[in-house]
Amino acid sequence: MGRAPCCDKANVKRGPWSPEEDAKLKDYIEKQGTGGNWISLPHKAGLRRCGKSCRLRWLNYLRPNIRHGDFTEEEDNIIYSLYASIGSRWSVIAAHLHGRTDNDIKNYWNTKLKKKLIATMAPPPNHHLASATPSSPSHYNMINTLLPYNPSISTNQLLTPHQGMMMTMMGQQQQLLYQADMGTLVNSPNRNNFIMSHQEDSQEQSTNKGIMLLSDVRSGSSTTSTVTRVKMEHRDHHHHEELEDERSMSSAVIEDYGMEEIKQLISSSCTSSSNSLWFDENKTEDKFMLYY
DNA sequence: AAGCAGGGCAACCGCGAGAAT
DNA sequence: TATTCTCGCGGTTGCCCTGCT
Repeated sequence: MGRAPCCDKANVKRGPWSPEEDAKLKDYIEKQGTGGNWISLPHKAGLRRCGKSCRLRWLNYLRPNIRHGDFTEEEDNIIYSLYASIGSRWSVIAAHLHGRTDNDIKNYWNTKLKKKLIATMAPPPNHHLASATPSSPSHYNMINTLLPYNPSISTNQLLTPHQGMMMTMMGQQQQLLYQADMGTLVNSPNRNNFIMSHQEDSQEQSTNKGIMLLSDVRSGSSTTSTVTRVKMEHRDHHHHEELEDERSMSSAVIEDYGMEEIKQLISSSCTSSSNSLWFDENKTEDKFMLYY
């Protein structure tokens, strides 16, 4: 048998709140408080509403010092940064933004910020499949704001999928090794590259490796991103290329990963649960590394 | 002017965690 | 210790508004 419902759904009102209901709830809570029991509150307050509905209405709209709309750029950056580090934990993010509710931030992210982020990564109209220039000069400024180089990041530091996502978008001169399955990050400040790896399980690391190159070339105010698959070893071992020196990857042959695919990966990451990895954990095809 | 599509957002749903019994 | 109850959260739904055809 399932859990008993928190209220009699047949006898509670649903849908938008009327000004009268708002006034009743606000008045009751300001005078009596919640009493630590939302379930019984609507009855005491004379409302035909579910306790959960009352709680939501109070927390999101009626409690004092709530702010709606007009997110500032600073708030945007905070959201980006926190999302990159902790994922879709909206209540935690809301705690960092005075007067904002988790619901507001969630809606803002889903309807605007996510699109804005994707847009900043959009290639120019004439972009080549495997070579692109960021469409906005602010692209790297924004990303750099999110995750500035941190020399304290050291070998084996855990990295969330979202951090992996953000790191991938960074155009900074640094090297990071991210093993998606192990959550391991290796950061070598004396190198100029960024390596991102994904292996389904550590036992097969030695036989199932693929490497994808993602390199940036800065020239004056512009930056060119290049995505290159430099090494791919299929499960059936039909392909096998050895890589003698990581540095040689920069001259590898450009293959078939374009910015569109990268964007799709990021996009799917944004819509998946916070616990899922940036790359499909269950996929059975190629495994790869990103080299930045 | 009417119909349609898409976006924005308020509200609901269902689950997990922790407290209470 | 097991069961029940409540809270809080993230994901999803559905309504309303606006702009386009």
